[in-house]
Amino acid sequence: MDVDTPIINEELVKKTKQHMIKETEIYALSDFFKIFGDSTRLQILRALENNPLCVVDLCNVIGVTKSAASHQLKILKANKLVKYHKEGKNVIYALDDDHVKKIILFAREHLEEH
Amino acid sequence: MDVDTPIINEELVKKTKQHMIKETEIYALSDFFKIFGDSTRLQILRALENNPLCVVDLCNVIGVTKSAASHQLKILKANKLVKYHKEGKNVIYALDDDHVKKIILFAREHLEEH
DNA sequence: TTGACAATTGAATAGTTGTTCAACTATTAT
DNA sequence: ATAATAGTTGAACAACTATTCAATTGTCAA
Repeated sequence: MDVDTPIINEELVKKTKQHMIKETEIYALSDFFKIFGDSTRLQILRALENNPLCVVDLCNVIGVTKSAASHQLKILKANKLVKYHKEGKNVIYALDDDHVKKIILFAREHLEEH
Repeated sequence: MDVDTPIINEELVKKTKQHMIKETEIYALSDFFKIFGDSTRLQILRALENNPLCVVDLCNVIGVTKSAASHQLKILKANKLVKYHKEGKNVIYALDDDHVKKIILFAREHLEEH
């Protein structure tokens, strides 16, 4: 990461730097987007937009193995995007946050606009 | 991708499947989010929120080499998130779309709400 | 036209990540 | 207790991706 670049517009660089956000927040933000950057996770979230579902039903809806789903659910859980509760043998997953719906909708609208 | 799972709630699975979006759109969506899922690209976009910048100044603002920046700018360009024009030796990059600002703001707000 | 600087590019490398596989835990019903 | 089913987990593997490095292109000034 050696910055091999002399500055061209000194003042503009200085001014822009002041508007930048902290590195830690940038990493938090990119980690957040990474979660949505996987089609399996996205499908899980989309499926749960309608109803809570147990793992096997979720697998049938989106067409992946239990193991694959479980691994991704763990990530979604860790990032507080889904919550869950047990019902006998089943674990029922649901969206943890309505914000998620909005984010996906927002991105879809952007893509529609070409 | 063998789905090793008998269905538990037949009707719920059926109903949920009807609400799912096409696979092609899911891939387009996850690809879109992937772009934001990298801290370098995110910093580039953040920097350009304020002013258009040439590559070397951009590098100084975010602290990366010209080569690294150029590679990522290519991706942002290909996805129509930045536009550019030449000024002599310099190439000036700018945001292509105000939507981008909103998406980042949206995610930041979500993260703030922890 | 030569030298200096801005920017891009392709190949190589290192790191990350998602799926698969097999083994394991937990719960229910017999 | 045992069998069957739901779900989780860790290791291994393959695929992907971001940065680095070196070489190259393009533009301007001397």
